[in-house]
Amino acid sequence: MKIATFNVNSVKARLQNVLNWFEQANPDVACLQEIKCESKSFPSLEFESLGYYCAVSGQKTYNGVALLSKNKITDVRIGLPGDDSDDQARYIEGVISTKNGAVRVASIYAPNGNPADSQKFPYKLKWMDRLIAHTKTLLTHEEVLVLAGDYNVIPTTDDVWDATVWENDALFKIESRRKLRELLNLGLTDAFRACNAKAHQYTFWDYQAGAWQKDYGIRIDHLLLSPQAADRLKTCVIDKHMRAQDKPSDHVPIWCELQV
DNA sequence: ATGCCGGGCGAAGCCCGA
Repeated sequence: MKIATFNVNSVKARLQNVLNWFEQANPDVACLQEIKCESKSFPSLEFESLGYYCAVSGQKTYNGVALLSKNKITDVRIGLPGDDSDDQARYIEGVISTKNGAVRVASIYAPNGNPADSQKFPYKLKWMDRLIAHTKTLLTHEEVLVLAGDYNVIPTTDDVWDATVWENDALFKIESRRKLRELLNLGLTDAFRACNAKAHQYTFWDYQAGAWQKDYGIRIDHLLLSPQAADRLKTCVIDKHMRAQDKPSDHVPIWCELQV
């Protein structure tokens, strides 16, 4: 089973690009982030015509996540528990049933947190705390679980083109990295790092200042696996070529293959 | 350079992202 995550930076502005990628990559499950539209205006018909069921948590203008699957999606959860006042569409989770068993998959768009001296940074850290708490609950089920998405956290100095440039950025500040470590330390496996030791492999390149041309990237899109999922991990690949296309997202897809 | 690019909104220029 091929499970992918892709921050599309507007599903409407990116529709043809994203549909082309679906046809080429042919994922069984895809997690989308930053769809930037309300659920009712998500282009479900276009994805359904490619053979996908859609579960969507959208909102106007910002954020928005979706879960697409060739198999039916059940037990859909929208939003993380722990703060009823949080109205940002950043989390959707569902169960995909196959002939060989069920997989629980979450599509995650963690807060950016910049500027780091604003209220956005504590919101980011608290949101990560809620993700950690919810993950603890999910792990008690001992399922094949994949938490996929844009975490907006650079794990280590190996995952950024120049750590000194990013040291005070919310994506790399030690508080943010500690939250990601705390999540991983629950027993999750970073699928990409389990398959690839090579440093400086990125999933995001800024639109500005020729970042793509200079390979000034960061690795912030991650597939985190429960032990039951990690045992089935075959490979994990970044679809870097997508960044070189016309009208690209600033993120590229990353996917893993599980023996399911 | 607290910018540079690009999307949403809405019809100019600001907000936001990373």
